[in-house]
Amino acid sequence: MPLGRVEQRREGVREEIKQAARRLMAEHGTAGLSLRAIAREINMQPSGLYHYYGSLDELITALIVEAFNALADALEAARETAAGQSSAAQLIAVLQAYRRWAMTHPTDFQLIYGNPIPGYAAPREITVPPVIRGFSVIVGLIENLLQSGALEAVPPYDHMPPEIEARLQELIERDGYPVSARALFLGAVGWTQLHGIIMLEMFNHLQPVVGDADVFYRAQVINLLKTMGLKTAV
Amino acid sequence: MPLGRVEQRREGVREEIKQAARRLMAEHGTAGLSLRAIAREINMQPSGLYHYYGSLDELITALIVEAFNALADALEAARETAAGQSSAAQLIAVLQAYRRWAMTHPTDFQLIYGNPIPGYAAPREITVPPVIRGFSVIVGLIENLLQSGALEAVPPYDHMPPEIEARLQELIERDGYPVSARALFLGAVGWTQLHGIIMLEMFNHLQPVVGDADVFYRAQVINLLKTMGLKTAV
DNA sequence: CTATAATGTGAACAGTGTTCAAATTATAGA
DNA sequence: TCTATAATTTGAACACTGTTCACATTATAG
Repeated sequence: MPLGRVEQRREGVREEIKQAARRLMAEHGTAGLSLRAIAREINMQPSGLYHYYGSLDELITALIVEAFNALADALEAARETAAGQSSAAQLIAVLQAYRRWAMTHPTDFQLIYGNPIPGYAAPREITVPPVIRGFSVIVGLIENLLQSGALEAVPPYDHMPPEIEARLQELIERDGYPVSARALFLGAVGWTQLHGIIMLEMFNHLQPVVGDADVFYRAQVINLLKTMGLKTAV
Repeated sequence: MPLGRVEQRREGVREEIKQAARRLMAEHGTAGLSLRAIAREINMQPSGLYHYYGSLDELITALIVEAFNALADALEAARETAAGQSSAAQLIAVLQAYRRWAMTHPTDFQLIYGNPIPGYAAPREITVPPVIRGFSVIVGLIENLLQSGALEAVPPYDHMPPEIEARLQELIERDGYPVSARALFLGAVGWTQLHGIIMLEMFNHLQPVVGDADVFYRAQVINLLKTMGLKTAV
């Protein structure tokens, strides 16, 4: 059903608020996210915002959901751009896009994966679905590689802990993911490995050690696929 | 040179302030770190604290340095406890201790590796040394494994990017680390991999996927060592 | 044209970090 | 022990923060 005039206008103001919030964050970091600053930005009294968001936390949650989806969009776009190439090349492109998005949208990434706002904890039931969406892009490509035989079972990733496998099977059945437990497992392994690099790079802990974080990341993406059993030279 | 009475007393108050800060953080998270709350806790006017720390940021920096050293202590303690066992067993114990410390000291860990305080960015020249200290424990054990031949060169970790190797060599010569570039590289690889798991677990992003994060972490520690070329069954 | 709902205002409250002059306390020297 | 000096502590003030509330304004629908 289409939105009426009032809902449309309301949605427009909500959008204006979010855009002002993103502008402030981009300029002053996640610290710049202040309800009063947003109100100033759009020439409104702070109290007026409460007609659109019940609290600052609610606004932050909205920003987080949008950021998650933007990240998922970036991953999907990377896959599409490399659509003509092999699944392995697509996966590499997607994993590169993951880091690239994080580095070009540091405040959004911190909003998502850090705990940048004091006293705020994102509600899981809201954040988990968009997490899964981005994760699915990676897992889907891994599933392709498994089915095409490009990714063969080699130690140590030819096995996974029984508890984890049971859990993943449960997840697949409950939410109807069109992938195998093995693909999910390898996805989780890759996701956590690369996430660590990005997190450490973002807060400047990695550079003092390895110097060029970009080179390190690229190398680890390749090493990751090799250890998982990717045969074709990349 | 021993501290005079006045310096001793001064240091005592500084310690009292830090302890109050830690107490508040443990109770209310990193958000609870408020200068005024600390002042209330120790029955002092907020302005009085400025005689001991130039600002809240300075206090936070002191807490971060202590946390880094506490983490390094925990890693060293884990190595000592496993001193009788093989270097591989010691390394596993240390890597387990890394996660254990993070989970038992979540606020300290977030203080270190997150960006939990709005507008605050830890000065690198102060934070890097204690980072290196903890890192050295891991790298030292890897060096032992390399020298004893327990860790043999297998693909893909028998090579590292030339840029990274050059940088690590430079680091070794400048700071006089008694380890090889290869040990440093493998250390960085392991560190980033496991750090990602811990970060995602800490903010509850991993559990919805793999369920039991403890089992996942243990498995990944083993897989890490295996992919790096550890021969002995663990 | 009017009743009603939505929207925006402005003041207030309790909290935050920080600065500053003044008052207090403790130390060191004669 | 008394005093001059330094260290410490106080309390008020300033500019912020999120949030609530009664009130005024505006727009919508009947």
